Amino acid sequence: MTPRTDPLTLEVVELIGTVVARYHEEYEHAAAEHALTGAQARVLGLLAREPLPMRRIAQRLKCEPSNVTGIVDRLESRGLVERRPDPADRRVKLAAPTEEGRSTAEELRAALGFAREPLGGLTFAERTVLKELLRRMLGMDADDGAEDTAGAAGTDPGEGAAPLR
Amino acid sequence: MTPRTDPLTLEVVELIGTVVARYHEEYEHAAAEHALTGAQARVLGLLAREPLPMRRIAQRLKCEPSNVTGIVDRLESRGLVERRPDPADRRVKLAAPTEEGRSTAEELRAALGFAREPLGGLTFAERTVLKELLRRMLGMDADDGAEDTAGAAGTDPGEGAAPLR
DNA sequence: CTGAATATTTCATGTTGTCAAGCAACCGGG
DNA sequence: CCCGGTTGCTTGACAACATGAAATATTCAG
Repeated sequence: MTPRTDPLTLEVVELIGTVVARYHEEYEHAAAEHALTGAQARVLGLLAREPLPMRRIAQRLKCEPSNVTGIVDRLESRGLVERRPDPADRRVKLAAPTEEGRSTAEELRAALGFAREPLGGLTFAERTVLKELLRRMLGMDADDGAEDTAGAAGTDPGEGAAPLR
Repeated sequence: MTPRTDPLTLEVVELIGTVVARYHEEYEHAAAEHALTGAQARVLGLLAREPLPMRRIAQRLKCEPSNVTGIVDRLESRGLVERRPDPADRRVKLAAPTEEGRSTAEELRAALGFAREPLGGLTFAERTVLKELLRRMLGMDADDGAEDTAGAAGTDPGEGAAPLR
């Protein structure tokens, strides 16, 4: 059923591997610019959206909670994050970004040029197609609506939407 | 200039992040099945294609050579890899998979279902489109990818299939 | 109240990563 | 030939990340 040896499929798989590698590089580099490790940047990014209990962070990172303790410790010792008690459950500690942590997270997000940068080379229609293909690859079946084109790759100008680069 | 706020672009960026996360999960899981870490699996995968000097491995992994020493040490102690002298240069040690290492690498490659599995849901035409979009995203403008070994531009070939990290 | 389950931390241990220092081997002049 | 500079690999010290087991505090169900 699955075309394992299909050269086209293999090439796509290879390309995805390259995308993954590139993504990592960018991520680590952006983190390093702020003297953060990849893991620290990831946690800070999570908390910037919303404060979280330690165990939730562990779930997001897919690691043991005991690991998160250390990562948050380091962020806290730099004043980027603080632990607060959860009023609803005294066992729980909520990790939340400080003001400095929030701005660092924002700069970090902004620096994450990958995929935004090269995406500029694609037209609006192409980006739409890419979005759909990725969604299907990930098993998110196209449901959310706002569906128009799909399929029309060649028809150039997405102009109005976002020219860029 | 860059449409940072363009919702379509942001969604694609988000999707790519998800793809990266999924890829990692699959990779680590497949490695763990063989009691290997991600880094070990990556190195073994590299060597399965072709024995390499330590420094080349470091370049592919984008890390310091001293790090590679440890990783290869662990692979060697499990009998998956061996160090051989390079007849052309006695400073160099070539890391090469043993027979067992080769078969482990093969099983590992076969287990890497991600992106092949879900790609089955895409038609041939869709996969072709996806391939092209990814290539352009990566800045490989539509020439063929047949550059492989052949020490391309002197110092930093970097290209190819170096997944992760 | 008692006992099971949950949330976090601490400790021991192993892997990955960096950097600096060291050794062996190659190389290009003199 | 020898000599200094460079290259390839390893070693050592150290930090971060990751797991697992045990300890503590709190919640919750009976």
